[in-house]
Amino acid sequence: MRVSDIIEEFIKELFEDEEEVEIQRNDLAQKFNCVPSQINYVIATRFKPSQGYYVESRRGGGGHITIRKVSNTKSDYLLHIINNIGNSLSNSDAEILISDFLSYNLVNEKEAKLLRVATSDNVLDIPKEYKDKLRANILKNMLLNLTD
Amino acid sequence: MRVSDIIEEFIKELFEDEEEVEIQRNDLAQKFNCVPSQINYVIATRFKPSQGYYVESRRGGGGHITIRKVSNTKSDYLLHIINNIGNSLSNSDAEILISDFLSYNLVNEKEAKLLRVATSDNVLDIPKEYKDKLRANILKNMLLNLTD
DNA sequence: TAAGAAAAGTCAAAGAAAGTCAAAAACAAA
DNA sequence: TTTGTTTTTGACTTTCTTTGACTTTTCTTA
Repeated sequence: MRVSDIIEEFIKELFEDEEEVEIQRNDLAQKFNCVPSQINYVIATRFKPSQGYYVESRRGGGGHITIRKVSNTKSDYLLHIINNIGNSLSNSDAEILISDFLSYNLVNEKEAKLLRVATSDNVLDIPKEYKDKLRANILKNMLLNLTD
Repeated sequence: MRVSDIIEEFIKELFEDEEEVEIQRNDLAQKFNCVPSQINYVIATRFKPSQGYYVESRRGGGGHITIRKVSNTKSDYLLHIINNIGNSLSNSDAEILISDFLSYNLVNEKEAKLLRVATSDNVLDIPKEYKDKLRANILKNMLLNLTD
């Protein structure tokens, strides 16, 4: 069995009843006798939004990596959407999606507004080759965080 | 947990209902077993104007540091923050801001989460020369939509 | 009023994490 | 066996925190 799989499994066990898990990259690497960047690899490949995980981290002294599991109690639908967004999304497609959410009552007005703002073409003021990819990423991650 | 975080928390507790707090650098440093200049570090990173605080101090015998919270009404506070964000914002500054909003009840848990996600370094997966500028833009625009 | 003591301020170096990226290795499929 | 994909590795980078030596300002007191 690959080291990456073992690490993946280990992290998943940490979730037990927790829905949030905090690890330290160097500690884990040491524990599994691998280079620290392998932890990044595991996270990048096994704890993606499309797998229902949300990751944040902090460098420097006392730094750490936090992985949150999205409870899928509420919405399989949302997860389904997330899985179908792919890695690029146009402004108008995003708008359509968001108004669908609203009409299905998956989000309230205010949340919908926030989604719209954070994915809007005007706000995403970066070169267009990055836009649609970024928009997809933002929307997926935000949705992930609405599912509970 | 980092010493800096503990000190930050301690100072924030001092605010209770007060809108102004006075500390003595050396005393605090002693209390938390750190060098005095760490207090400056905490203040510089966690009590900036852009975070809604205003700091004055006095050296010499009986010297002290006064931290004032510039909070009026909720939407004034938000507007103040928005105006002070500037056009570039680091991930950690954003996080600090957002947790402040939460603790002042300017946003609820869910909204805070959305703000955090939409501004997080991991989600903003674009070349770093665009990141901080984009983050500032996203956050300001989202906040603008929370002011009513 | 001058000297010394009692604060706070500054700044850069060292330390402690995590992140990136591409090369090498291992594995799988054709 | 060749080709493509996934995993492993490591050198280098970036971010954040801690520390300490030195400076500046203000107060006290002889």
